[in-house]
Amino acid sequence: MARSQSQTVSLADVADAAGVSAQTVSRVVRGSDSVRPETRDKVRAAMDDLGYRPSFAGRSLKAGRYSSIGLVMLNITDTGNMLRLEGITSAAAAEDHAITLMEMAPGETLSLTEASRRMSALPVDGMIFNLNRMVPDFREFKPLPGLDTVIITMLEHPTCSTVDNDQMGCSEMIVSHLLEHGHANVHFISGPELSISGAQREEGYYEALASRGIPAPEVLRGDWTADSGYEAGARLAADPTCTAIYASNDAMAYGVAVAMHDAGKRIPEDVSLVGVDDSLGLFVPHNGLTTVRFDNRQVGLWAFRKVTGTHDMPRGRQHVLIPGTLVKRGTVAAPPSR
Amino acid sequence: MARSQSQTVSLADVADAAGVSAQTVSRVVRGSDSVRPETRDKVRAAMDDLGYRPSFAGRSLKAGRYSSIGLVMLNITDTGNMLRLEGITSAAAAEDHAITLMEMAPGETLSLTEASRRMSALPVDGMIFNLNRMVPDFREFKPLPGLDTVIITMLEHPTCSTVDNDQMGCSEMIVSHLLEHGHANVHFISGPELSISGAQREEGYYEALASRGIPAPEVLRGDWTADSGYEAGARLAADPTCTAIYASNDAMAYGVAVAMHDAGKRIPEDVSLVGVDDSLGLFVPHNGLTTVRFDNRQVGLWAFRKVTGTHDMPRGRQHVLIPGTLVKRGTVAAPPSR
DNA sequence: TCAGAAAATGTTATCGCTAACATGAACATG
DNA sequence: CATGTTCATGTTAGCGATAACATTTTCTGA
Repeated sequence: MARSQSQTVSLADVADAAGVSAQTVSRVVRGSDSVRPETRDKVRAAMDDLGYRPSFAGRSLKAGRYSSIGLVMLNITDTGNMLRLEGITSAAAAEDHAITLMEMAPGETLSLTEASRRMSALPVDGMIFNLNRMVPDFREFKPLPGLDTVIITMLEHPTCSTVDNDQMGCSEMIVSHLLEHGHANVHFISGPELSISGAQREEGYYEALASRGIPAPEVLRGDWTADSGYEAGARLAADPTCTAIYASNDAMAYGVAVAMHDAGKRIPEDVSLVGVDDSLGLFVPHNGLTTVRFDNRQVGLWAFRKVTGTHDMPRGRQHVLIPGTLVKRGTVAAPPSR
Repeated sequence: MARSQSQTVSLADVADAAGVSAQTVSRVVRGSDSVRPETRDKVRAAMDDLGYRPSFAGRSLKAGRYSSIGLVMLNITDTGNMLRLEGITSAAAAEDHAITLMEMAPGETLSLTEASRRMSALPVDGMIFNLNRMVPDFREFKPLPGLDTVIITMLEHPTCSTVDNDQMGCSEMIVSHLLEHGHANVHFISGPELSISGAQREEGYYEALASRGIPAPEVLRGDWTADSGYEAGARLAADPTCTAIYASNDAMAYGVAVAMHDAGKRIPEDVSLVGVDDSLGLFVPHNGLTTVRFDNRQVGLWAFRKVTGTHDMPRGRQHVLIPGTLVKRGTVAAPPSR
């Protein structure tokens, strides 16, 4: 006999229907043990009958908390972002928190200050910024008081905790892996200039070579696409000194592989190749692409735990880099003997 | 001289500081024009000084709305889901709405009723379910009164509006395209059995052939992965009657292409191949894979507009299928002449 | 200059919920 | 049977913002 009720039903309505006070209904809703079972059943019946649902606004106005974390993303369409998002949402689900998502439209001027101001008008106890592009006010940005803020970025921030994949370490792993196989040098294909992660991979690459006293060959600029990798690969195929290639993502590595194939060069017999992301299912030469896999889920998880202070997270500001894993497959071998 | 203020600052605090009433502050916040400029400036100064931020709870308690839509996803890690998510968030940003995201953990029993109950305790005016798996209570599910609900799914629902990609139409396009090139028949590689979209593509495939009186050859069962595509491709390469293959996603089509290459068959000279998703950047034979691209952003956009009733959406329940686009590239040609 | 209109600002009540306290009922103890 | 103790339930107030109404101030025009 549930009445169809278009208006919202409040605690008071249920209280009236059940012949008790609103407070008692509230106790039933929250599962307090100091309610007589028969009263509880009566109240429950009234709730079902009226279709009562607790009001988020009323509850959180009283509580002063929202149990929700705001997430600002610059753009979503990217595997890494997606995994971070999943890390955050699953951590949130585990802690009984909701996620309020806001996208900074690509057209807008990207500003942390502005994003933070807008997010602060939403029901959030803290916020996470997922930055994958440079924003002009990164260093100047000050988090709003009372709203803990974690930024997912490789760069350290003066006041906010930060977390991201360890891009420098990734380059070190790759360069080291290739050199250990006997290559004299490693050629690098970069990402687009504005990408922070690309810039860090590049910096790590230079540093890895420099720390070993190896002069870095000219870097080829790509834009993450397989096409740009193909182009770079075609140029490297013509360079007889090039025996090892570090493409800064898998899509470009794929392009390199196709270019090498077209140029009649074999992988890994003639050229060793490493990518980054572990985003390719099947790879042209069957043995699969050697690559670095990042734990983006872990990045999201860490950001969530830090911003909520769960899991005994240390209090103060932290800068954490989550290391990736070198996945050794079939595209790295010793250089051809001259 | 901004004071560092750890407590939250309310309208009343600002009112005290500015020497006006709370109502006047409220008017300034909402940009009412009936405030004298000098009063407005005084209030603004006090707001800045105290670091005032409007309370979402207070505002929405009074307003009775949240200007936020709940989104339930079963899993996020999938390109299509991601694009739908982006469609939803960008539509939401345009309408000044927030998105409250909830993930149904994979381990849980998936139930629309349960998800809807949990979501209803969050600050949402309506909700969107993004279903990409079967849920047990799909037909029985009744949306909560007052909370408009849209389900992203191919299946029609008795009470909720639904929207998704037109999978049947996709199969019709592909089969028709292949037959027009003179192929006598089309072989199909399916997705995993539990996938709704896979089932619909398969049904559309059968229907497209049946409507033309062509008997369908045995269907090969895949699981979306390139590896399963490779396996199916290897079997089809051994079948001399097979000249046209419809792989129900691009990854499997990729696997087919590699298998064909390994078996010494050329694409499209010996075998024509079509995939679905347009998810591959570069394709082995340079000319690129002919495929169908779905407009998942549009699906998300529609769901949002429908649930909020913006953009003159018709009132009642609707079931909308957004058509995909056949992207003609280089993997379809006439069958080899015997 | 002053009534009357218009503009600016203040007061009250309320949205739904719950902490803190108050009350009343049932029960135990001497 | 009086008294204290526990348990169940009710009452009050207030979280922050704002619509509706009330009041004060300012402006207009004869």
